[in-house]
Amino acid sequence: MTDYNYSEIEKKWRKKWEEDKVFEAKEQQEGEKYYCLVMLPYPSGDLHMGHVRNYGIGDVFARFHKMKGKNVLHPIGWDAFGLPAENAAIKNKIHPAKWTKQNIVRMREQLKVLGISYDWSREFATCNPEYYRWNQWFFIKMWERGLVFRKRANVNWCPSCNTVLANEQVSNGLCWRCDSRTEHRDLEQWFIKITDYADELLEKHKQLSGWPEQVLSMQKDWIGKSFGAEIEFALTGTGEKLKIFTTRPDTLFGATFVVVAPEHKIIGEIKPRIMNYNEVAEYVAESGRKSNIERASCKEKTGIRLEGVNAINPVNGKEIPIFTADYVLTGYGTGAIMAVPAHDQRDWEFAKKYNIPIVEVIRGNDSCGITQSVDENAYEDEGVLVNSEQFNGIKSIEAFGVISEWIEKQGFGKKTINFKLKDWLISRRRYWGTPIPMVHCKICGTVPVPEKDLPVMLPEDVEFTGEGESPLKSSEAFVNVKCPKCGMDAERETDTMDTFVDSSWYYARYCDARNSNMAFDAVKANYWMPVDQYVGGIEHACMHLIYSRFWHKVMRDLGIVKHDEPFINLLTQGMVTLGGRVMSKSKGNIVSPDEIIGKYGADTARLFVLFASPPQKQLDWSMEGVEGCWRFINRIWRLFDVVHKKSDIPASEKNKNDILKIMHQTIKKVTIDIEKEFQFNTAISSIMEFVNALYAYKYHSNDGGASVEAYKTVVLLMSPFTPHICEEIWEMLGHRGYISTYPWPAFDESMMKQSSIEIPVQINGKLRGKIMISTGTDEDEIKKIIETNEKIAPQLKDKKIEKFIYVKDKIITISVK
RNA sequence: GGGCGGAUGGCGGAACAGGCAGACGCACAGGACUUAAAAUCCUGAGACUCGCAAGAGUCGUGAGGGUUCGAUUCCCUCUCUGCCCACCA
Repeated sequence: MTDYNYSEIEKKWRKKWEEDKVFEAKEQQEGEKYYCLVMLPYPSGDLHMGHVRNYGIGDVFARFHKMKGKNVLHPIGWDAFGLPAENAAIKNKIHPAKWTKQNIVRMREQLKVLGISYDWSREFATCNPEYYRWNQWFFIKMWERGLVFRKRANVNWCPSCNTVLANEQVSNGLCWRCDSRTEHRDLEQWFIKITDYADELLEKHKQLSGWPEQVLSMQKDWIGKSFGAEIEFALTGTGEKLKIFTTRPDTLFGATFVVVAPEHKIIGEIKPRIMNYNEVAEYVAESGRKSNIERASCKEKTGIRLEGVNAINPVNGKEIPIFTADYVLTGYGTGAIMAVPAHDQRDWEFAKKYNIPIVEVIRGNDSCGITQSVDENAYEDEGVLVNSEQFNGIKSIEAFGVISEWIEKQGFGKKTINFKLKDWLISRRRYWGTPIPMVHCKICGTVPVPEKDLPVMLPEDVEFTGEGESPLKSSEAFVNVKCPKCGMDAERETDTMDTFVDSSWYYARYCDARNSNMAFDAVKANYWMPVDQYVGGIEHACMHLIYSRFWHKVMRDLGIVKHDEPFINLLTQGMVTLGGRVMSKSKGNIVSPDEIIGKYGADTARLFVLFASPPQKQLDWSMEGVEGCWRFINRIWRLFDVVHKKSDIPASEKNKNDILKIMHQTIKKVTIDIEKEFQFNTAISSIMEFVNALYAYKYHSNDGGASVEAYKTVVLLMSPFTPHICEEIWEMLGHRGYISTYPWPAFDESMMKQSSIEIPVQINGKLRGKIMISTGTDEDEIKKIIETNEKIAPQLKDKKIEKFIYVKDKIITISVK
């Protein structure tokens, strides 16, 4: 037999798969549909190990289900818009389109070398007008439905990327991409009203039982639904109303001051009556200069009283001071709170600092039954109302409802629900994105581009300086248009869309990727959708995975998809690290897939990333581990000779049956591990055990083909992991068709039954011996065996047996005295 | 501060509706093959103690308690650690 020439074998089978269109998906095919989706890559330039892992995992699902007889859709494409292309343009004077295209060409080659079972006929890049025109179309549809709006807003601005960032793109006050400190700016921005779907996004978590708990909980946090009340406090003097939001209406009688965010408009409105306005204005300006991170990281809360104006607590008519402080956020609730220092730690600290009275209104006990005082700290738990007039004695948990309703009846407030989720800021002052299809007309206002004029093409004649205004402003031909409504001179919108728009519906486009008349055909989309298995990184838990769930619901409401949720099952794979640290260019610890594939072949590279760690966990790269996988693949290769070698020693019935038994056990284990457990590492180790058993089984001259049958099974079981070599061996075994389309082996429980087994015997909890028994032996029989067992019996001599526990075919436990 | 995970040999990791801890792989050691090495095939191995040896015993899943005939698995307390969210009223 020849040596294992991975390079030739892999090339050969990739070519054949492509020529015979083995993985092209068709709607009319038989079998239940199975849509396997991997998060589409950003064409950054090079494939990295994270990609190999992500796509290797996806390929196991796709190939396994194909062999299981499902009609599989396994597409790939490119998330091709984005900042790096534009940064490259600025830095290297290369057009973003060209840079992106080059990268796609290179990465496509790298990806193809991995032999993933993609349907390449559906490939697309989101930067092509054939794709992004539908972004524009969706945008207009949302505009028509009132889901798109424009407002002046205080936005996150990254001075380094020179662009606006969504809230989700700022982490700890730093830009998600370049880690620069972000600032605040007031700009006219486009938003999508994702908040209209906040409730449903939370509610429909119920349908996502196939998602990791962790992701659901992160999303729940992100959406941040909380119940409370809005209450109006009148101001002294003119009696204006200040609306506050609280989640603790039960503590209303304990409100001893009111705090408004520094950005709150009331400050401007009552300016003439604020006696210390200059100082207040200074505080407001100072807060504005601070980033969110600085505000949040302040150990001690700061604020300033608005002298000369007080608020009136509507329940008791008491006048209480008004402060502005930057621990109150302008973007949440109403941007104003009633402060209850006795029962909120932040308010408590603030009250102590500024010498404001602390009034206890909830009295509760701790776990030891000791009544909690509010002298040392705020008491934030449940209790019974005190100092609350007619509500005294009511449990705080009930008072929430009682007081809310009373407030409503009295007409100075109402129950409300608040979300942390904010509307999605989608405009970017950048070039390399989808142009927002809007025209600003002096007469007609903001007018959408008519559908027939889509796509609004990105202009070519744009300079990339990386500074100042939106790059699209520099193209006169782009900017100057006629108003679609009145025909007069007008200006085009020059902002482009956030690239998360692109990835919010790409999965639906794959269902009908070449359609030039619509985003996709609803019938085709409804055939393939929803995605049966989605695979990607956990870092997308809150951004991409919320946006696309939202987008899908909008598409449903537009009547073009029928399901509520786009992704039924989600697998979030762990990171690939080296020495425990994330592989990155800046740290210089990259292991290139090219290098590994060149040295060992794609099958080895794939096997390693699947074997070294369970898919969800972090995977630490190890060259030695790769060697081990390489050895195992070679071992499978050589097994061909081993099982075909003639031997003079006849196979015994027992040996033969043992091999068949292990074979069926292995099929079962691998099937369950892939299908239900997502544990590819243990699936592979059980195949290794099977292979080891076959090596140990040397008597096969007359075993009726059992060893060859077993070998065939090894290859079938390995084929989702290492498809190239398996196709080659499959051919060597005399098969004509592809192993990739051959039915997955079935297992037979009756073949696994063992006639006799060895079970442990414990005495007083310690292992004292083992006995061979026939399966299904009953307890009386077992006792007899124990009594005569030369090893166990002496240990029981002269002892009183207190308990005799026999778990059938598992264990014997005896407790003695 | 809040939420969710995790902690098992020299290493990656198995085993949990409570039932032989350490599967499989790596690294390591020994043997076979070879002039030799590599490769390959086979064998061994948690730690400690006793024994020339076959073997015997004790301890062992982050720490300490508990439930149980029996706990890596369940409960309580604690330590460390990862990720996510973080002044959300």
